[in-house]
Amino acid sequence: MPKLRTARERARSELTREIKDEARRQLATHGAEALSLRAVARELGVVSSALYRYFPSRDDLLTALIIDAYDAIGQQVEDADARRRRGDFLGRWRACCHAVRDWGLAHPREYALIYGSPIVGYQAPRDTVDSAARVPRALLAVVRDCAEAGALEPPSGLPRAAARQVDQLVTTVEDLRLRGVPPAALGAVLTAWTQLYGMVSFELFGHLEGLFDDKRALFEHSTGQLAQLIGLRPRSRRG
Amino acid sequence: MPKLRTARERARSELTREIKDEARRQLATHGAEALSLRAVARELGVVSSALYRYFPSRDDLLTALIIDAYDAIGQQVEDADARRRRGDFLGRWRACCHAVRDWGLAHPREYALIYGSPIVGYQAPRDTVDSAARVPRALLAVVRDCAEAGALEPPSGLPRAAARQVDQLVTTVEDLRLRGVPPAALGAVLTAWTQLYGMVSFELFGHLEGLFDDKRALFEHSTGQLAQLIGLRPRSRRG
DNA sequence: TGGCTGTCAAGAGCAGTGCTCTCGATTGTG
DNA sequence: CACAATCGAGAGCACTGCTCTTGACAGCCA
Repeated sequence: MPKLRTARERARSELTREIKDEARRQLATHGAEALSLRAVARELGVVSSALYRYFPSRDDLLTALIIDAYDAIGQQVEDADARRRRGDFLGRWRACCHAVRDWGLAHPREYALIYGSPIVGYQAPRDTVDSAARVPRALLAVVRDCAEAGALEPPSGLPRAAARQVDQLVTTVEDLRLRGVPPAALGAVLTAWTQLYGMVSFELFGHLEGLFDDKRALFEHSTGQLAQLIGLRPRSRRG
Repeated sequence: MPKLRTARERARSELTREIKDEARRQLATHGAEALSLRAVARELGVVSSALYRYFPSRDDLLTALIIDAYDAIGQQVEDADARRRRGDFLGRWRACCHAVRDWGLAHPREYALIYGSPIVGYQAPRDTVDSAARVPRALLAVVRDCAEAGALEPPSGLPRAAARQVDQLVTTVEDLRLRGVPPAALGAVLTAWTQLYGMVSFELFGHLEGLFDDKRALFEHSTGQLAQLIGLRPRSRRG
């Protein structure tokens, strides 16, 4: 990756970043569907057609924001994981779960952009999948480390039809360079990730409105149950 | 509810329905954000400003579609439930879960409208909550019937902080005229409903793309696990 | 240094949008 | 019958994404 050389290249990458920053600001305040290229250009003191030099269409700008959002939440989860002692599997698991929720609460529009209704004419480019996989990969890494330390007590086996589907997952996970997770635990992690997504989305999308006042306490309880489901035991070794 | 009397009232309610039908058609094919009042009017052979006699704004039309969607999926779940023998609690539970998924697969855009990203400037009117509650209420009814038949083996107690939140739920559920569900089971139903939502949304929103080929088998397995979590036992009595 | 080429922002313009307002025509009611 | 309410049509406003052309500038080769 060469340094930025010419003044042109430098200006280009800088303006690209500024466009994304302003777009992200508008996304955060007005929502994705209200994101207007003209408004972004106006705010940047530039004419709207100029933006098309940097992003071929509004969808491409949104795609860039989507990738950034996936990377942001992925980074937050990875950081929360890394702050824990490597052998504290239960603590790492809880930290990852809370990182997902906390990021969602802090960036609800961006969360909705990546985990809410898919955009209609929009087919996720290959670029997004790597970034999108960071959160589930972080969750899997905790379980793999736990399994490698011999502290995992995976749930009992699956019925045949479900087991075949999980087997299919195994090959994908191996692509993620995350061998070492027992297949039975893999199914449990899938359940847990689904549950985690469901809880945060329910809360952020307003489906729990007026039902609870301390949603964090409920979330905290659920993360513990999920750890139990997967078979993460609080026992820890030196990391 | 008086019969439609004058020709004007009759024409009004008919055109209102036609507008919603055409809007729903466009919603299904082009998605919510592409729903255009002008396009609806064009298709109905009427000028766009005429629609404002029936719906004050685009958001109001969308609200009507949201309520209809909540009622449609609620009705589908209630019907699936009613087709089972009253004492077949496990069968009723599975039927309800599959009804949610099947309706979502058949109406992905409408599903996204009610369960996906919330619309930005949009505050759900009170009218929607009754319709939105039909699905969870149907799930709860199965559990209540099971409990009343003495066939429920609810999970063990919750930690204090979580229990207090579930207690808060109890009053809401009593408003739904669904007394008789043990609080511990209530928490489990909340978890199950969240998980159900997470699974269907993951699938419909494309987050499982390329990971499984038989998503139904996995779903089937999960619904059984959820029934187990709640404490629904296959034992049945005459209904 | 001179000139060519590719890149840039600006501006006009097109087709579309939600929404408002006015204006006749039609309908229901006192 | 006459008045009032309601209706659809149409023009118009401000906005959108996007395209095309134009003229200015920077980078590169001779």
